Amino acid sequence: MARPKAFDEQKILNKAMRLFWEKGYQATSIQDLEEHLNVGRRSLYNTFGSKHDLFLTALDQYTKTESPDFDGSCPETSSVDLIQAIFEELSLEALGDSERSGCMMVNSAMELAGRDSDVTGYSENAIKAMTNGFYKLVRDGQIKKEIPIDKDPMALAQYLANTMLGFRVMAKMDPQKETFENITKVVIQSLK
Amino acid sequence: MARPKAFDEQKILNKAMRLFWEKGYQATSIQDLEEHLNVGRRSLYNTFGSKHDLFLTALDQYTKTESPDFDGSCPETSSVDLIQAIFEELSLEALGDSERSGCMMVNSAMELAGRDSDVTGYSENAIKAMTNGFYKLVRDGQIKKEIPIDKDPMALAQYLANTMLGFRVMAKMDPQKETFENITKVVIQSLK
DNA sequence: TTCGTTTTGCAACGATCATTGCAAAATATC
DNA sequence: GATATTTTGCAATGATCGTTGCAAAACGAA
Repeated sequence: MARPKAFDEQKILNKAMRLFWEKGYQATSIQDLEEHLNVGRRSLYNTFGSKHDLFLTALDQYTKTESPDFDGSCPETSSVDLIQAIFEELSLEALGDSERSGCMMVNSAMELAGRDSDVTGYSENAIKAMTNGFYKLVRDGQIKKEIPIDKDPMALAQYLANTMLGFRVMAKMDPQKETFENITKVVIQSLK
Repeated sequence: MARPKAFDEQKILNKAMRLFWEKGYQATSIQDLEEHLNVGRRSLYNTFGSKHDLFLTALDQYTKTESPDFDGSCPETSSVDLIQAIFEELSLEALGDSERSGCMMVNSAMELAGRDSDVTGYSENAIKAMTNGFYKLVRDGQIKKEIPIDKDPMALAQYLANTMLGFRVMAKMDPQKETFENITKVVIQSLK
């Protein structure tokens, strides 16, 4: 019916996500996007609306594709080992992240939560999802008798979520292998 | 010898600190500063140099005046109680912070660490200072036999610092009294 | 090929950014 | 009161911000 787009919308969205992830919302200009995505600004506006819209779409894409998954829970695997694997994965991410990009959701929350209602909403949902993921793992661990049944699973879930957020800050402030390992050891020990 | 300044330099610096603290570096414009500090921009530049200089001076001021103190360690007080008091204080700060300002050092690190070498340096120092503060408390707790002597005090210190960073993110993302209380309970329990 | 529709490139928009030149105002010292 | 020195207010700088109007280009459908 008409002239087709000269770019892959999904690919461009992913590249935009990467850029916002690395630099943050305010520090990423339309010109930055134009250059790194190889797409004219007019096409960006045509396709994604405003800069703010594009950012929210990118943040949405992030939560859908880049959030750590809490799945993998099956009858024969240890839940505590799974939790430990999550923190080890976080550590590896942080150490391999030469740009210190960290976590886009936490970055966005730190930059905009409280002043941008959309981002504030996303943040609260992210906390809920994260806590919920840990909750399931903790409950699973209690059922498997790896984690004492008398401990409050919701408290433990919030505690683990908080630890994860700490990791995300450490990734920005001073990412050190030994630090991550030490913390992980203490946290895992505290579950037993 | 000459015309005196019409403002109190320290007071103005404090006000600038508050503004950067609330809004972040990039989101705070010279015009914002002019208006909130009631000082002409020309005087700001005369006194503090550039915006970036002013920000660094403000950040320095923050670490000197607003950093949580780890003192208070005396022979008859419990170290673990002191640690618990620190987290309870953090919780109170977060809950009473209607603007969700959080911690200026963590905010600055999240916004600029990795791209601003000055801020990167400040961040690493802050982590060191924080960890060192907790380390002393932990060692003290071990001497007083409140904390098992076989635990690695540096690991515990890093673990507590990480928890503190998590609190700072929670303060932005979803500050809830119950959450802070639950986490504190688990953390304190894990020391014993 | 022609028509209808959408995308694209170009150039500009007004707004705001951090920074500064300059001259008038203000004060301490003489 | 005169002079030297600093601060202040004003206005402007060039740069960059996000956004958009417009016409040409590109394609599917007829």
